[in-house]
Amino acid sequence: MGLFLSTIINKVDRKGRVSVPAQFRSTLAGQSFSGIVLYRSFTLPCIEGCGMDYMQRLSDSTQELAAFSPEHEELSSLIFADSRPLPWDPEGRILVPEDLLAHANITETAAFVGKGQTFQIWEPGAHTALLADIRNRAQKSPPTLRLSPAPRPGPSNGGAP
Amino acid sequence: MGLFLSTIINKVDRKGRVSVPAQFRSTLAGQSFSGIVLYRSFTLPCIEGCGMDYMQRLSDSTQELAAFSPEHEELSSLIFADSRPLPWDPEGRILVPEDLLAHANITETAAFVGKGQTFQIWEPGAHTALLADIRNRAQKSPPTLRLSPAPRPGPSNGGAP
DNA sequence: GGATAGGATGGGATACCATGGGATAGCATG
DNA sequence: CATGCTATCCCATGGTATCCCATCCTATCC
Repeated sequence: MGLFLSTIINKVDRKGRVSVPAQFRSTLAGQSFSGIVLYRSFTLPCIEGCGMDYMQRLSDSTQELAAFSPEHEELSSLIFADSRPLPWDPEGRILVPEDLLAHANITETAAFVGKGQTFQIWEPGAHTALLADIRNRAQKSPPTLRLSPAPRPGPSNGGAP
Repeated sequence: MGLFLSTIINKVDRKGRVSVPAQFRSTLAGQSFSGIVLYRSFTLPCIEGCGMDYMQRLSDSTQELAAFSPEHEELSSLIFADSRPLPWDPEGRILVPEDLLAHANITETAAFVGKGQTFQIWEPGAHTALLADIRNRAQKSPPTLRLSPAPRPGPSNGGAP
């Protein structure tokens, strides 16, 4: 499965339609549902996005964990209640619901921001500001990124040629 | 199998009929029973809903777990006793029994709330209030949603053979 | 530099969905 | 057996989302 990478800014037309970046669409190619799933971020003025398979995984893990964590249960049901499956049209566009646009203060343009397994949709200005802020703080106290070990036992063509 | 996602608010007409959201209907497409199963929530002022297949699964797991968990046994028999299968009409509407509406304080409009494998039906105001509360708490203590690892193509599943 | 393909955008036409109300069939009751 | 009530079907309507087609832009290749 591919990853959502980079930031792409597209227009919101007067009907509320937005083109999902071709790059993102190809990341989701082959999934059962031809479209994306959107829900409002809990903590940020942006829209969270993912594919249906991701939602399915969320559902599966919820089933398992419900017994151990009521909060987890609560939280995931919040997501399910708030998330909209949005199929794209033949041109690769989706119709973004009004309240989602409002939550992220999106009017003219929308920034699709890759987050790896998922992505976010921002009002471009707001996202730029956030990035600048993060970058600023990172400069003062350099962060450390820790990778989990690569699950790569031999045979795959991972060796450097 | 599809998931129940998002929240859709529909009207209850003077005959007590409500349209089951087309989205939910298509989630249930292909099941033997053309309709939904409703029962009163034990803990909340809302109606629990699911497809007939889900009831079947509930029954199956009850058979298996009965020996280990008497509570599960009791709980599911409560559900079965209270459940009503409600077929939808050619337009996709169901006739919701009076006592269910009363239990959820539903009069004019009903909110169909996706919960993944199942869904709930709420009086829209009551549900909004509950969600706001959950969202509030989620905002204060940043939620950590932990997914079970993605079904990664390769050696990952099942540990080291 | 020019041609080309894929992607993004705009707008009109159409099908689908939620809703309302009348007509009809099924059921229980007296 | 008659009567009244309820549930189901059928048709009509308004609004919206979806499709389809045309245009434009940009990155790419020759």
